[in-house]
Amino acid sequence: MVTPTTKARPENLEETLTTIGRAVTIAEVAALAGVSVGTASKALNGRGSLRPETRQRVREAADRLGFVANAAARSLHSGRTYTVGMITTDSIGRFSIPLLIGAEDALGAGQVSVFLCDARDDPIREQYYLRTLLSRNVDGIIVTGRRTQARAPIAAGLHVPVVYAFISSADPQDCSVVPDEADGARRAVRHLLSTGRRRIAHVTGPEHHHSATVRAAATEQTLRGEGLDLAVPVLFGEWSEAWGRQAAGLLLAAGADVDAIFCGSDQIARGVAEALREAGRAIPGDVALVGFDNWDVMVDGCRPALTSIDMDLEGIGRSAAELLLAAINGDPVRGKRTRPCRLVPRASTAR
Amino acid sequence: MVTPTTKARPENLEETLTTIGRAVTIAEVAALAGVSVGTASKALNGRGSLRPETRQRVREAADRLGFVANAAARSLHSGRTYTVGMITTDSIGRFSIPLLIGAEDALGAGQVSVFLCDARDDPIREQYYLRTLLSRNVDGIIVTGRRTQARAPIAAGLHVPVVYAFISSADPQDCSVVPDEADGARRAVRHLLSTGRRRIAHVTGPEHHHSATVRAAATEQTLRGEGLDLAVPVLFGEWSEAWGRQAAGLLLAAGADVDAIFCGSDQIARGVAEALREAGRAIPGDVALVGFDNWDVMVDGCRPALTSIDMDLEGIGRSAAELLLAAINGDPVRGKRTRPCRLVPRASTAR
DNA sequence: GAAAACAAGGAAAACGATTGCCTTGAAGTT
DNA sequence: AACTTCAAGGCAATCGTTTTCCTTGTTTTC
Repeated sequence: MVTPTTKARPENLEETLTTIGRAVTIAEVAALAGVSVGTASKALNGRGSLRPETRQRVREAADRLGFVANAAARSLHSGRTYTVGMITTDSIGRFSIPLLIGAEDALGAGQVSVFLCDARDDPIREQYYLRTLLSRNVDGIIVTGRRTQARAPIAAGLHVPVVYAFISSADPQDCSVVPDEADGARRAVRHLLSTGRRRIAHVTGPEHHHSATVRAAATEQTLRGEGLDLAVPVLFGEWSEAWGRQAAGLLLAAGADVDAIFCGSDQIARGVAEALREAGRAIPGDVALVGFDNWDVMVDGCRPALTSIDMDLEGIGRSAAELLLAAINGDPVRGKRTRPCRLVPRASTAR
Repeated sequence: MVTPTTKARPENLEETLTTIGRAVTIAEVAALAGVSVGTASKALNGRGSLRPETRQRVREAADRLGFVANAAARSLHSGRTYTVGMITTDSIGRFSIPLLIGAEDALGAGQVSVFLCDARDDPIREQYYLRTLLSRNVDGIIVTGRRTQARAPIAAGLHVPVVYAFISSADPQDCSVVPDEADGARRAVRHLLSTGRRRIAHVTGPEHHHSATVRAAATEQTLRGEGLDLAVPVLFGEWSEAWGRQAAGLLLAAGADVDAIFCGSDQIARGVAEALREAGRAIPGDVALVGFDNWDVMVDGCRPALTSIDMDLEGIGRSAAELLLAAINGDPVRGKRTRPCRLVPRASTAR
């Protein structure tokens, strides 16, 4: 003969104290406090007109039971989920993380959680995730990723606010937050000029990549603004160390008279640095070097430590999240916002 | 005189076709198909007994309206949210990303979405996120991050399944999935031995770091199994290129007779490679080199390309997600699981 | 030809929290 | 004493979906 088992929901409410995470409902809190469900809700949300001691009694009951309101039930009623989706179009890479951290920062403070989706550069996956996010009734969506060009809008006629971060939407009516890459290039060039360099070369990524062309154009324009020209035409290649080494080799072989090289990425710069070292050129003595991205492992691993341009990805993520929150609250902002870059001087451009 | 405005929910259901994302309810689908709400639900979920053409009619109506079931309502009823949380205890770094991708992979196929939370090594933030996840009724939680030692369990008595990935829980009853780092070290050593090396050095990270000591111990043990010993005692330092360069300098200065160096990380290996090159030592001619992590930018940037140990982080993430799904479905697995590493041979150990 | 069996689909009760409306009793007003 | 006023808190509708139990007809069976 077994003793009769108790119900799943213990009569003795104290029992729930020992089980964290078991969904405690507001009905149990109300029962413990000796009030109705509605009253308990009002007490916990500071609404309605209740006696202070009643409010307090409910609060205590909630605390003792470890009550946390069921988000699904709440959102069913309010229509809001306090949830946003973040879709990275290309794989989650080095660029997405700071963006994510920045966004999480801005959203987390407002109690909004983030669904992360990695579309891996696959339009099918992207649409799949979009539907998933919509079915979860996210309050908003942040689209990010790296591309050679502005990307097509993720969908037309969405009734959920969307903000593009780092990458921009091809539709100028969409809200995008991107780094001002021309500004970054200008800062690099001005910095080199201010340290007395005049014969500057520019080694960068592929010509079909938007970032490469924008940075190159701004570089040339800034120099022309000072009555100067690039020491040699822009060297377009890839975003790799190998290309940096190769490009440096080309410059050396051509006997180019250069006292500074501005590179389109830290990886390229690091390749250039190695090749120059091995050719016996001193950095920054003979040639000053500036990179782009301010990627810690690259700028620190480089010898000497690499001066670089920081796009403040975290700031972009934060900014995008703030704009998204504004849109959710009925204050949509349209158009592309650019954010300035920052120069981080290190030994590679010391006087 | 204005014409009377139509209601927000158009009488003419076709209108909704033009507005994606506006929450279409199953009631609207049912109305368009000319059935009751319950019937519509059964039709879409393949339950109940319905005439095939009715089922079809409902499906078409749902398609035309772009109906996607409200996840909150569904989860309210089922008690499941098809959602899991992923908490990275240290910042989202290089290690978390492949883990995340792997986990997302295993979960996404099962239609489960991931809430990503970055606790930034702050216990307060961690508990805050834990509460948030619980209030959202996640079906499970993956805890990840890098630490010098096994970490304390995130909470006791949780009724939500938890799986630790990459990092392990100090409680042996918890479910953890970690790389078999000793296996990785063994593979590295055996590979070096198989290419004829006998005088092997080991340069690695800080001695208080669990990974460093485990790898070092396995290295020595494997050598002893072959009747050999390390050419010089383990060199403990930091996980940086600078330390790699410094350690190589020490070895060279001491005139150590070494024909292979196994490094505790790719960054260390790269530093070692640079220092050896500059000292005129050929890789792999004079000294063979093996790294650890198989981090693309490091192994590719290194000259020559670096042989390395891959911990298969994506596989660990996938594995953790699968174990979590199993636990959610009532099949919990306890204890620590280790997963083998993989050697990726490249030029730095070519014969 | 009447009863039973069955297929098809409708009605309504969940799920948990919020909120507008209503009831109750006590205090204040004339 | 009878009325109004107000504080305090209960009741029930609501959100959108699923699911259980009914109610219909229709078909089979003896």
